[in-house]
Amino acid sequence: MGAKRLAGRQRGVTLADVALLAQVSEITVSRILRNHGPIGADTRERVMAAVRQTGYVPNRLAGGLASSGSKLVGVIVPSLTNIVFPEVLGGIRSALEGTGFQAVIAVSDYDLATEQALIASLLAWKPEAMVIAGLDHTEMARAMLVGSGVRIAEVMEIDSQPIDLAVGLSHRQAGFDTGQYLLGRGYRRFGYVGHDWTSDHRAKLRYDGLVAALAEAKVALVETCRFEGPSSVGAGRDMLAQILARRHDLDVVVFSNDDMATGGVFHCLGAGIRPKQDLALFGFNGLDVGQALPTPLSTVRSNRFLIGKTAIEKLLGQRERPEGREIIDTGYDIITGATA
Amino acid sequence: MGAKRLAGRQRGVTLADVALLAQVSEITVSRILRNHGPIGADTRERVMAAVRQTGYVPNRLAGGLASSGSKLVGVIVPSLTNIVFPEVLGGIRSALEGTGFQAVIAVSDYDLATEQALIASLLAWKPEAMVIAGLDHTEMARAMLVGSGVRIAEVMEIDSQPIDLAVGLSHRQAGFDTGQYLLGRGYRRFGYVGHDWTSDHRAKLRYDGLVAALAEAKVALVETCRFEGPSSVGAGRDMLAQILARRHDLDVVVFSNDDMATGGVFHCLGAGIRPKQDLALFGFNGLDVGQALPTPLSTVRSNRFLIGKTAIEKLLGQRERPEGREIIDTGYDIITGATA
DNA sequence: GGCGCTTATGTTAGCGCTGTCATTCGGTGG
DNA sequence: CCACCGAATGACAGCGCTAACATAAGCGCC
Repeated sequence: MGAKRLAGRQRGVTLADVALLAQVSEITVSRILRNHGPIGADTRERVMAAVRQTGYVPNRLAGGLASSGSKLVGVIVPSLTNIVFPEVLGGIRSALEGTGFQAVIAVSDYDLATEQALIASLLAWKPEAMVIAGLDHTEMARAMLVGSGVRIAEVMEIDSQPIDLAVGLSHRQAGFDTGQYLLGRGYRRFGYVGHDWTSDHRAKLRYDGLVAALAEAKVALVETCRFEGPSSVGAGRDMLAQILARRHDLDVVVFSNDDMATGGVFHCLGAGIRPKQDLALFGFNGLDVGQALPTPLSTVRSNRFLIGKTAIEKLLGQRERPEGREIIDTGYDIITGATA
Repeated sequence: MGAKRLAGRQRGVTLADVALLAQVSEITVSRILRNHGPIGADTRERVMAAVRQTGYVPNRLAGGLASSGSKLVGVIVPSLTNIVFPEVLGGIRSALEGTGFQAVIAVSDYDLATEQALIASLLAWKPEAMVIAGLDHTEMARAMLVGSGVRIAEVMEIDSQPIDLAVGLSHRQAGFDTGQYLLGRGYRRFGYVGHDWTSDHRAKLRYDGLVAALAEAKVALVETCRFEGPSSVGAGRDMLAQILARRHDLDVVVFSNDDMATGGVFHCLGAGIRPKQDLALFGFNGLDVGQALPTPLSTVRSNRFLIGKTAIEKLLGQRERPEGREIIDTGYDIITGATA
């Protein structure tokens, strides 16, 4: 009949309340809620009714403590406003779907000290695995990760040795291939427009690879321009204007990523410079914006979704940390586009 | 001297281990780690040394259970790839900084059933507050939220009644003001390009407001075109092409948001249509991309960061759920731009 | 010199679950 | 007819921590 309104005041419904109402023991309720062990059909019915009636919500803190397993996966990314990381998270979510695991996302703001603090904070929740963007950590952070014993995937790059598992692509190689591609297309007077790489050191790796490719062909980078801040469309636009003011003879400009390159295209459109014909532009990432441009961006597609998905699949596939390290190359493709 | 390597094998270091090593009771260690209560300087020293030596990481599951307070704030957003939500999260993180609270982010994919499941899942972690995008939930979801007793902020929109606290802007009003603004500029032949609003019903509210403003001036929406899917730059570009193929006499097109509108600008640039002179374009959100365009987008700036920040500040300002509901309008500004 | 007060530390009981090891009960086969 | 089995359920201890209430010691003060 009428639900009792005053019941369950303040301190919530517990397993004991449900058990009492359903006339079974707590453990039976617990088993039913977790589909664990054999349960009589009528008992299950009765218990589920009691759960519904009381509006019982399990307490995962208690559950996790009792079973020493939280069903949590810690994830640390440097940013969420750089769209590549939400895309990695998309892959993670997709792989986590239906496993009963839940991701806990933390953002380090491209700061290793913050990252270290977040690692400590996340480990305190006893996650069953961790996914971290990048291979670069403080010594303390690395020690905590190693000491935790949980499986660790370091994602996005594979240019140095991971703690346990690395999933991503070689940014140095991508930069190198960019150089070779552009050289192959006949470009010789290279400019580079980048952003702050003390924080985004993968951008630096790509730059290094690019320079190495050019060096092999005895071609020098004519001019370089870096924005002291995070990458953005606006910064790319301004920096291209700046580099072009300094040098009029460039035939190609390589950008640190697609955001910057999109800004570059905007500058060209505003200044009456025809992409490719007058000046070639090249990005990195293969973002949707760049491909929707009137002149689709020539760029390198990194497989962000796949990176996240693969990392989780591998991690959950083997729960014990293995002896050796593993490195998975998710590769990349050069997109020819219309700007180079 | 040498640290014992074999110690602490498998099941981690606990408070008891640290206490033993530091020759104090567990509670003393606990107090020191939480800066709680008076502690002698030498004791603190000794304990901290023991913590360092053992590499102790507190178990928050146990801590939370014992103190029935997790220091967690649950956050549910429909998407992370739509940049506005990461921006809200930025505000949330900023307000959470230094409070000891941590946000747990979950993504509903614009699906109310998923949202309901996430609410159940997050409540199981006994968060001390919840932030949810939107006012629209399943009945069950609403019941769980109400029943939980925790403070709830529903963010982004304030067009209907919240459970506890709403922080955002009136999308209907924003749409209305958009209409009035454009009418004031002399536009009379309106087109609308949108995306799937069964999922994004705030876009629908803005549309309704727009239509209402036009109706007041006895102006009709000449043509409408909606993409059956999430908003994106590419979709905006294609849809504008499509609507222009159907009608050649439009003098302004209103887009469901800046992503779509940016795509619209791209189409214009590719098709030789001069924004504003030949066709006015109007967006919503005030994203950076739109403002970096050769012709900065005319749009409405919603204050996403402020929304997140304000929600958390209010929530943590008063931990008990108050009697009445509160609605905070973070407002918006019309950005004149160069496209309308 | 005993009262109250502050500072520093300890003891005791759980928080709400789940792992482990019973226990009960109706078949089953030798 | 009884040892034996599997299916269904329960009793109990304890996960690792912290709130709440002691306890102990030092200090000023009338």
